[in-house]
Amino acid sequence: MPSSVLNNDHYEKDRVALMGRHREFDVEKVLDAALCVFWRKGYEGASYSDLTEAAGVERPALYSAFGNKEALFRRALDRYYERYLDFIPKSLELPTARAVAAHILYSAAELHTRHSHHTGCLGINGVLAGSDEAEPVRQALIEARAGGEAQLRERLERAKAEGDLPETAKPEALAAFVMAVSHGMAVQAKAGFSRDMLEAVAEQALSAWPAGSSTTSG
Amino acid sequence: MPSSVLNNDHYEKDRVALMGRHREFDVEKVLDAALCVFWRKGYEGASYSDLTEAAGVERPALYSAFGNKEALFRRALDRYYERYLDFIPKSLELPTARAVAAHILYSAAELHTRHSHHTGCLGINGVLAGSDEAEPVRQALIEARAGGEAQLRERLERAKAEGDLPETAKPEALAAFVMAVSHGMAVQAKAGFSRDMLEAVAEQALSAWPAGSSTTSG
DNA sequence: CCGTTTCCATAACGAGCATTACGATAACGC
DNA sequence: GCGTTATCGTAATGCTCGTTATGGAAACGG
Repeated sequence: MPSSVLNNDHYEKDRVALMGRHREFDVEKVLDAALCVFWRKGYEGASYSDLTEAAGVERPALYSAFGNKEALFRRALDRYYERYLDFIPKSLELPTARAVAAHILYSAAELHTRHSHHTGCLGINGVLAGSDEAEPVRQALIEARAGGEAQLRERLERAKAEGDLPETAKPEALAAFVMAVSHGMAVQAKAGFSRDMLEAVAEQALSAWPAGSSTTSG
Repeated sequence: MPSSVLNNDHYEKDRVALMGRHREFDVEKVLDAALCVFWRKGYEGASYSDLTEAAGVERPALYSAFGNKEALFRRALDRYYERYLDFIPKSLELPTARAVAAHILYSAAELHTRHSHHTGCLGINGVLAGSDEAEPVRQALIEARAGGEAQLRERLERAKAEGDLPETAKPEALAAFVMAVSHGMAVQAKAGFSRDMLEAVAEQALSAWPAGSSTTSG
């Protein structure tokens, strides 16, 4: 849920200008290009030259449209959650906790290997480590990550209340576990793992899923 | 197994000089300081100023002792595997596959939260993403990571042959799963997770461990 | 005690970084 | 069509990066 931590100062510039010369490039397409560069190289690893080259737009155009590098990254991160990590909120609507976990893990396996030129997860690649100047960005990624995990935990608490998970189940630990496996797969995808291999990891992770009172096993 | 991919050009300089002025700093201590900086900031996130400040040594001294930043990082990575990731080869000597996996996961949970100022795993933090110039370092980390996983896979293949894992077990997938959970915990440690939380993740990961023919459950 | 060798510290190197003046250009309201 | 306004491309800003040239200081061999 990164939008809550975003600096919105430059969002207003997306409106169509009523006067003066019109913007000649498509902001959405530029954002997509930036997203790919950040996905591949992380926040600090992506230079403005990388970004302008990928976007096909000169440097001042990017600044006028998004503010600065950090704001551009936050826009890209928002877009990433909306357009690529949308399987998380969708999965939460599935009927059983196990189905939720399975959908998250298999979707992650697919996403992390979908594009050969930017594997893994933008949120993980972004800034696990970096210079001190990138600390605000790192915090934004941490908060976004925590938001997704919190949603999953709440869903699993509901499942426990519904008898879909046993009384002994610990929703917080289960949610952390699912996210840990997902993050681990993101790292492995960066190391070149195939989708099949990641799906085998997901399968193993699911093989221990606790059964609810009304669940039929098999 | 990073030593196989290391550039050894500067190792020889560690010998005590027989002539000329003696080195005034302790190479081991400088290496430890560099290791901590890289652990915290990653490869590209750590600047030479960071390194010299942490080591208490001037820039040319680091260059004369280690060559350049990449060589220094590789030395630090070697040291990391020797002094911090030694629980992996040690765990492989445990009697059962489950004990191996448990030891790896709980050791990882401890290591990733041991130092509050550099959490997670140096191998993961190092360079998941970064500029193109860091590609050789990224490859070195990928190879080192793969080496550890390969060792675990071989150990699990042995366990399968010994009946310690069922015939249906897939050692490659199991090894990837254990490493994925470990990597995921490293990411979560970077996000501020406590050791207790990571141990809960490890426990969940182990709850599905396949039983061998001679294993008594419970 | 001199010559050689090696290390130390200061300070500089060129390159790349994120960011921005600047003047020209284009689209609107009136 | 003229003034206003916003974007355009070019080129420069100051800063930090990794790396190294330079000269003095220290430890050895003979």
